[in-house]
Amino acid sequence: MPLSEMPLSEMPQSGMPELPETETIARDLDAEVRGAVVSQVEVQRADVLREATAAEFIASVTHATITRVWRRAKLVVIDLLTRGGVAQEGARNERVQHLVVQPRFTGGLLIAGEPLAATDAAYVCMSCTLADGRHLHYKDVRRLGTVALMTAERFEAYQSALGPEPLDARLTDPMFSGLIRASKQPVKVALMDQKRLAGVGNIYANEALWHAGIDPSREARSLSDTEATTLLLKLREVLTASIAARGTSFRDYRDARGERGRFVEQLVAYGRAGLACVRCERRLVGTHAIDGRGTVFCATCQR
DNA sequence: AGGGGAACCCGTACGC
DNA sequence: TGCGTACGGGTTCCCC
Repeated sequence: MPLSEMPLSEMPQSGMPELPETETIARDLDAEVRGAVVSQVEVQRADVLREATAAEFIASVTHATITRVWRRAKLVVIDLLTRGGVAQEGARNERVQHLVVQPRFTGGLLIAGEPLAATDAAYVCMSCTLADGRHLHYKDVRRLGTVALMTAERFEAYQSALGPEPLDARLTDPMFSGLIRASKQPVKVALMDQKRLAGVGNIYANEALWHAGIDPSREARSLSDTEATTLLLKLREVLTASIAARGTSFRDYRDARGERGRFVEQLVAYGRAGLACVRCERRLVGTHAIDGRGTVFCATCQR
């Protein structure tokens, strides 16, 4: 099977795409479609669109060039060079726009060289036909995911309201300590606050707190500088390892080399309530009391 | 201001 | 067996 016929990303089996999964999707997509030209756009399910009507969306994206696909937070960002409205006196009037894809739970981007199987086709919300005949589809079973079309200015305003990237070297230990300790929320909630720090969701918050030996329910402002520094270090290790493993547990997921997201094998907390802590062998505690979400931690070695 | 709660959506699990 | 209903999940928006 040619690479172009393989799905690049599928739905997560549990949890949603967080930073490592979104990074994997964006890297794969960038390698496949950077430089491609969109020849036709179809909107099958307009309710996933944001910030533009279907007509505006089609008018802007048709004939656009995909210049880059990358990740910010849990978003796949598709940079477009579009024909911007009416050209003046024959002058070039190209402008940068962004397709901002938020897969949430069941959203996914697929590249396909052939018509989709009926089971996939039923859930396609938006399709771009590329000039070489391939299709870039956004598929979403539950349709809580979104596809927004933003001008460069709008995107800048939107993304600048998000917190820093945890893997960005410009985020220093003192900066992280300051932003996490400014919150009186439980530290797990503060870690997942996208305005404070971008890209961390339930899976990696649970994992990082276990590795750092910090009780998820503690007030974030109660952390010492040293604990905050340890937390950032462990968070970075977990995210980096997961990206290397191409993310956590995608159902039916296969990358271009036919491999699955393998980080599920390295999970020590998430999904392991009631099982033995791999550090102290006591039973891990599962609770929904902190933020209404599933939290798993070791009451013995997380303090 | 910042925090709480509803809305968004539908497959899955569960009750009768 | 079949139908109905509750639930989950992150983000946004509204309200207090």
